[in-house]
Amino acid sequence: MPPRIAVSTPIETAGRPGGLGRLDRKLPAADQIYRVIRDAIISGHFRPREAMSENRICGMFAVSRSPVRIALTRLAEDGLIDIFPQRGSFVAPIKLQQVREGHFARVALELAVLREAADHWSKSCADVATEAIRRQKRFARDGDAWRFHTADEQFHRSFAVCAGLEGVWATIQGVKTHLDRVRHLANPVKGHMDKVIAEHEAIIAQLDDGRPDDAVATMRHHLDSLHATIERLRPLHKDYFVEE
Amino acid sequence: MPPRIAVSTPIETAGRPGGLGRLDRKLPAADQIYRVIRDAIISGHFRPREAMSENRICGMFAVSRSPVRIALTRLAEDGLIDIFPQRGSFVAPIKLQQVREGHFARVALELAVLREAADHWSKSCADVATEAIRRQKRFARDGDAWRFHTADEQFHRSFAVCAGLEGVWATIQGVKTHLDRVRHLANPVKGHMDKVIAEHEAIIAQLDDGRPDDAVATMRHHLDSLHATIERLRPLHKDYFVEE
DNA sequence: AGCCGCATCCATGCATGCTAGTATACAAGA
DNA sequence: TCTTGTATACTAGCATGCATGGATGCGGCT
Repeated sequence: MPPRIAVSTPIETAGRPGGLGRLDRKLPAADQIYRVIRDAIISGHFRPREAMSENRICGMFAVSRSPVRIALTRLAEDGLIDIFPQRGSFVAPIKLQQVREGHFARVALELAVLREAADHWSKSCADVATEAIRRQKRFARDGDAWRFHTADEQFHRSFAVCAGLEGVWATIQGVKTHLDRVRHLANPVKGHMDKVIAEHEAIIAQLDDGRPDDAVATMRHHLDSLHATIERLRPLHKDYFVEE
Repeated sequence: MPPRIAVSTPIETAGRPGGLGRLDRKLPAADQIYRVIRDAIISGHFRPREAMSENRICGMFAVSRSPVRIALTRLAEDGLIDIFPQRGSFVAPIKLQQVREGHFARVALELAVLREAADHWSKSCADVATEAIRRQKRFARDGDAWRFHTADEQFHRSFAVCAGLEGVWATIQGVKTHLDRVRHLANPVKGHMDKVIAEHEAIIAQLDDGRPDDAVATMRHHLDSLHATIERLRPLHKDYFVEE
């Protein structure tokens, strides 16, 4: 019997938040609350500086404050919630310094992982990544930004899995949290989605061709261009950001 | 007034655990408990598979279960505690896969940070790092392995600070947690400490000389040799490890 | 009008009681 | 002897009550 594991990993559940849904009373409530709120903040359903008092969340899920406190503490650790003792808890504004550092760490980790994956590249690796791209195409057609995002994560994650470094993916997901928050401020722009898909396909093609250095270069460009998109977006939502 | 921040960062408090000490009742108990137990597990004061039930910890600190639960949940997220619902919580065995992946991520991040630090290198950066080395020499003389470890962290952290990427240091510290656990299984070997110090000094000298590529190469060697030490240690404590 | 003090509300932090599920020891029966 | 049923002790998860302290609004005072 494995220990109960406190995942911060996948999503896909709850689709677009809005239900914030009932909980599965067979599973620990704290974990479920943590993931649902995390997704809701990243996706923009809860906006920066919005009050997230314990009692409010209790009402959302019809539970007591105990599991809510656990979830809030973890969210504070992730930098998604600011807890002011005796005053309240609020969705954290997006800290530009965290975005910058998250981008830095993400690039360092993803490029290293990709290099490693290239050494283990195989058809099954390619299949997993290609399937993710297929899903991205579908969700891009549907204009479903959230599912597009989950498929994007599946694509990037596939390299870690291929390299036998799935745990590193959890780290990557942690550091890119704040990037994702900014990204979701953008309305789904179909052209942007298509560009992402094209770059993904290029990376796979280069790996299939046995040109790992090219794949790494493309990936670097891919990640940097996302960051550029972010910088372009920022002035449109000034009140959501703080310098540090 | 800043939000209460859930640090997992520095240590230095509590010296070698043993006191597990009184808590500062002015600060949140959960954070203090988290840090003390975290250090105690990493330093080997609590051994793998040791029972860490909530009530036991309550007794250690003379607090109720509420803050203890918060701390335990966070430790479980770090992979330091395994929680088995309705059965108990135990110090996690060292998972070799996590050690491997932690090493991988650490190297990727530290080398990237070092490259960045080299671009911002200045006398004040060198001073901070040199001061850390000075402390390492003192603690090596005293055979104080724990403080030597904290000074080691100060040294590596100084590059992140110099590069303006202090947040990345928190990530690095997170991924190297499991490496540190293994390292502390070794009895303090003076020769090993001296080797670490020599490599640290070499890195600083290479940065001072404006040879960043050499510094990065030395750092890579430095980190890899630590990992080799770990591999050598492992068979001596077989019962502390699990494959995954 | 402007300022100060107090009462009140509301927030988080902590303590505690209750529930449900697991491991274990032991006794009864085959 | 071995198996099985049961009572018990202990666990974590959850609900709830109390303590503490900041924020706010109002009334009285200057």
